[in-house]
Amino acid sequence: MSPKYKQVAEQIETDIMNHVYQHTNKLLTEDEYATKYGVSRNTVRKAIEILVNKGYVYQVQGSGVFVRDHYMSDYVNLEKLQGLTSDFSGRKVETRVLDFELTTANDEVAERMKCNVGTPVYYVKRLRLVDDHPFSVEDSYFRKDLVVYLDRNITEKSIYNYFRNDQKLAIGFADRVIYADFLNAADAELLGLNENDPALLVDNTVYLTNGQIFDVSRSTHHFRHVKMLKVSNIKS
Amino acid sequence: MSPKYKQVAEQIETDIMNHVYQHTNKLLTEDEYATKYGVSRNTVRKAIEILVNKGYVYQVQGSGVFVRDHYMSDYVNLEKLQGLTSDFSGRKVETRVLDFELTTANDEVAERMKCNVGTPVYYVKRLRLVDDHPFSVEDSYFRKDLVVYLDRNITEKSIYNYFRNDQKLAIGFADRVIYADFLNAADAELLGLNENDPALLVDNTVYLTNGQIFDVSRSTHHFRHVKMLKVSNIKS
DNA sequence: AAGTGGTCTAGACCACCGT
DNA sequence: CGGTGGTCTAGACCACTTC
Repeated sequence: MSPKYKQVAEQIETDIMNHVYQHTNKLLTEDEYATKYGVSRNTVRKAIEILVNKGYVYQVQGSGVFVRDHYMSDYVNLEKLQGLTSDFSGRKVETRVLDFELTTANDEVAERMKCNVGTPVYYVKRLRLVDDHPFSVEDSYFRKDLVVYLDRNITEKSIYNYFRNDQKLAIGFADRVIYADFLNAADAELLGLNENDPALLVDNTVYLTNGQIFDVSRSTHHFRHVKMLKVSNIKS
Repeated sequence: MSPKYKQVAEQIETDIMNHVYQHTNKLLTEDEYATKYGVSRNTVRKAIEILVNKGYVYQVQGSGVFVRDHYMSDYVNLEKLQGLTSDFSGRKVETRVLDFELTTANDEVAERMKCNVGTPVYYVKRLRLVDDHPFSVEDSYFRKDLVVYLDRNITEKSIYNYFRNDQKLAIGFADRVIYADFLNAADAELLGLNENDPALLVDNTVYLTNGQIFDVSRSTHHFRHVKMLKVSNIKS
């Protein structure tokens, strides 16, 4: 059972997507939502906070909550942790598994995972495509002792849905380091680009709720097809 | 007067920076902070939420709040909107104004600012350096009618502190689009790189609290010296 | 079972926007 | 001035971790 504030957030988000507030661009007041959904005002505020963080609405004290123009659909939204399918819903998202093996952590992986060299890890290399355009090449390592089981079939689909729903893994938080570098020959080939073209790289470190690292990955993105979006408030 | 939850957050942040919790990596409990600072538990929770979003701590239900390893000091933290000085506190941050003029919005700027072509804007081109290394080249436009006044001297320092503190501008939120591309010859020269090297670009759009765009900028970052960090929770 | 964070409520009062 | 979001409180109960 998902908490009330999430349910309310989803309801309001659906309304926004269905252009319910198109005339004025203004949402209902917090009190109105509280009455409508039979919850307290604080619960409504937590729900709206989620939508603010996603970049869907903005709040003006004394005035109301307003829908933002969301030209956002072509970007990877850095607020949403889920992955491509949710960023590009309604578009064709494809995954090709290029390599899958059970191996052990080398120096670099052990360093990134803060584990010992030789720790058993699953290694997965995948090519992601959106609307038939190469999108990114992704090298991932998962700690075998923490994820219990993984196979090639699972990696064809959403690995994270499997971890969350089937393995009941308690995924907590993630760091992403974003930078640019030269594209190497192998990735250039896969992305349909040239060696030494620019590449947009993301080094991802994923933690369980208890702070243990169970997954590190590096994604090399097609510099023409991929842009990332970060929305910020001043309050932070 | 800053709200209580911010003050509490700052206090706890100072404690973290001073290694007060180093032995166990564990913060006090929420109830303990509530007693210590004479506030309600919800206020403590809002304070801790800020620290979570900054990536300083993580929460484990039933267990406590724990300090994260913060190797984060070499990155531009995408959570913090303030700018280089706060990301690289303790390091030498320098700004060289390369160009400053009062002009009017051309097609591209008008499009990005969602204003009419010909709207008066300040244009500023700046080179940023950290520890004497070229860091980024930044092209900014500010709507003259919204920022009232700007001059070259102000742009040498923190433009945003001036807007916030002196002009009392109500800055609300910002979008940043992050991508990679080839470095052009002019920026390569300024950054001490070669033409067609990779570049890490950020297109920034800044809004007042009422939703009006008053600043757009494009930063071209040195791909060897700049990495950006985004920390995420699952809750979003 | 005890400790600790997560959700939720009802209500008070303040700060800001618009008329 | 009334309307609306922003801050804050005190307290209840739940969910999870730890012993």
